Amino acid sequence: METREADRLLPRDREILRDIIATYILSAEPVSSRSVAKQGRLGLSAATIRNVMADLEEWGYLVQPHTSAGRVPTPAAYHMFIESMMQARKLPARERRYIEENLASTPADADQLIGIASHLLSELSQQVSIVVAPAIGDTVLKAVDFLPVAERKVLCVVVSQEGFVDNRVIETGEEIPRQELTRISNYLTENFAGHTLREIRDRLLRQMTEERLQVDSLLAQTIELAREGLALDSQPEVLVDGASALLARPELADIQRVRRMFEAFTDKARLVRMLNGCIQGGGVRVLIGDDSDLTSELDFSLVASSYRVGDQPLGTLGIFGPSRMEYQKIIPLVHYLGQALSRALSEGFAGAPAERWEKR
Amino acid sequence: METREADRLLPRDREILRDIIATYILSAEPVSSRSVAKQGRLGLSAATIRNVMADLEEWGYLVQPHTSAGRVPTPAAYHMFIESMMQARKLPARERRYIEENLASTPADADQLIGIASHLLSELSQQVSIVVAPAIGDTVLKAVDFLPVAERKVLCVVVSQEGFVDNRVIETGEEIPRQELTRISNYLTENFAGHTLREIRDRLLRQMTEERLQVDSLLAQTIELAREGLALDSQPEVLVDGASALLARPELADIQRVRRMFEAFTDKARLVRMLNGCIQGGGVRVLIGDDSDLTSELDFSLVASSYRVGDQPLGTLGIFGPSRMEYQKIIPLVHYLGQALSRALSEGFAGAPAERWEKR
DNA sequence: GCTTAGCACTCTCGCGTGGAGAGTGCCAAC
DNA sequence: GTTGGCACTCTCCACGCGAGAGTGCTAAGC
Repeated sequence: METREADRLLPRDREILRDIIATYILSAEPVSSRSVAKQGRLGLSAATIRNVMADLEEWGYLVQPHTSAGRVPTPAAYHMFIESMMQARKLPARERRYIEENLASTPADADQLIGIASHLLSELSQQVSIVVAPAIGDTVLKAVDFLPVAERKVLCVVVSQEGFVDNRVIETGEEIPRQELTRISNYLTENFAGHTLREIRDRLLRQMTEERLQVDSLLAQTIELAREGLALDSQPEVLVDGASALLARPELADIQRVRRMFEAFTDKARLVRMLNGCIQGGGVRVLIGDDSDLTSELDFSLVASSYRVGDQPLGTLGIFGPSRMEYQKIIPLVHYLGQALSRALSEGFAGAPAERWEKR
Repeated sequence: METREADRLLPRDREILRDIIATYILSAEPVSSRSVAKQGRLGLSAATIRNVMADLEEWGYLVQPHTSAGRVPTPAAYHMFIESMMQARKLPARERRYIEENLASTPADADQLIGIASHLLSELSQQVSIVVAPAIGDTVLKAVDFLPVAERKVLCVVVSQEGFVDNRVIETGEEIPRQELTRISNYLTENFAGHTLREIRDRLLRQMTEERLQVDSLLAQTIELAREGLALDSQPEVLVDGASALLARPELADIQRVRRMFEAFTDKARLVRMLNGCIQGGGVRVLIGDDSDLTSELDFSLVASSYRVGDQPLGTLGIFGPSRMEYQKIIPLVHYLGQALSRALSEGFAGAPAERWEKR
């Protein structure tokens, strides 16, 4: 079974393959030569189509579940379909408007925004949506605040340029009076706003070693609080939405599969790995079948894109569903929502973004 | 079919019913007279047991899926089992320790604590856990802080006595300088800490109308910010965990049921209604079968308890699963976790709780 | 009078069978 | 190169049958 390149296929073969895939996507059932012929788009008889289908099977684009069943597209067929056989429809104006309206229902913080995006994605696609929130280290600091909540416990609130808010409670060695906390908050905000938390942490570490000997107590406290308060969480948050809609699909008639799917969703780390592995460049990426362990295991596909503020990619968002999904709709949807979310985050708390350090 | 009161049953009948329920809980299969006889606990023959079983069926404690199948307990039987036939085992020391260790891994904020509790519940029970977070109006204010994040946008951070942290971005009519925000934060914290947000809101509303005419601009701003920042969200948050473990159970071999279950989980409002309806008194409550639409629809049960700080109930937590669950284990688990969570929240940010207003 | 052994009866479940239907592959004719 | 025809294959479903499980009833025993 050697797969032929797309340009090796005759135009007629391509047309037939296209029809088969389109039909299968809608019906979820093996496509017969007769049903393709009956569509009448090509004016060919079932017998001719059968011949072509036999070729397409030999070349690796179709498989038969069993002799005397129709044929089903392989991942290779889907790939070709997406690359060169389908014209991506523009997202209908109604859906765009719906998305814009929902994302614009600010003033919300960015976490809410991400939740809304996730929900929109699953609602409009009727599939499972997955959204990975930004790793906190990649966000750009807007403001820090420390707030005493109990004896020797301080709540640290970090607000990012993009609108993410992160709270954490830290324990301090000694009681720090409220006034001093305010001074520290101001100092950090003034000196570090406009930089990513990762940069800030690196810079603080450097300062600490350089100035180890001549630090006064206030600066020491500042560094200590900042180090704990701005610590980078390892695990980014992952939102999964719309799983129940998926249960209606015929490919999930088998409980065992449903179960594996849910177990996969529980393993957030794996999801993150899969999505991040998928996204490097700018556009929408599609993973089908054996491209990844998770999709091949379930015969599922992943359509994913990143969202970003400026040139900084923050996180990824995508749709996970049976391989036979309506790529013509899903791809534009993911694309549009990626851009819309990027835009919403850029506008979010914006004001002009503070200029950044010169690179060194 | 008139149900007999528990005390109308002969001791022997009760023993047999008890055995049947216990067996069914473990096996998930209709229990035959023979299998009860074979346990030999009562020294009776299968025929005798059969006679008793026929009576128990007549009284509404058992049903047959079909003639010539064994018998299955009804909700009435479970109720009786729980009330007077089962001795609730004390939760094993290992599990207690496990719970304590996990809840003690502070300093975390209370939201994290609730998440941990939810996870513990599902992990230890291998069932679905449901935890309803406190309605924000019921929490007691510890501190408020306002923090400018963009032009005319202010982040309001509310910290409750129990350790819940709530952020929301509010839009202000005019730009408010940072210094003034700090003054307002301090004023509100000093004057209102120790009261529930609901009380505070009511008091502010009263003040607003009383003093409408003589407010200076700072006070007006304060009231405005507080009103928005301390607004009571209508929908409390609901955490659902452990659904995938449930998929392994034989009662969910049918996809349609799984689907209905997941749809039920998505309808948070309904869950909240069910749980809150269930909890008024202090202890653990059990809902079986037709006690509620949701449990009867799926033939499921709910074991729930409330958690509280002092005398104030904050939220509920519970386990949702097939009616044939191991109540001997589940009930002590829910009970213990309710208390443990209450304790953890009380200790959380504590310090001595501020004394409260005299009631009026 | 309660208990029990025995037995007939009922219902499910698993299995094999067989026919209908769908779809293919191939061949011969156009 | 295309097409109609036909034999062949495979699934699916309905049916029937026998095995097994469990009951209800009856008659005998303690």
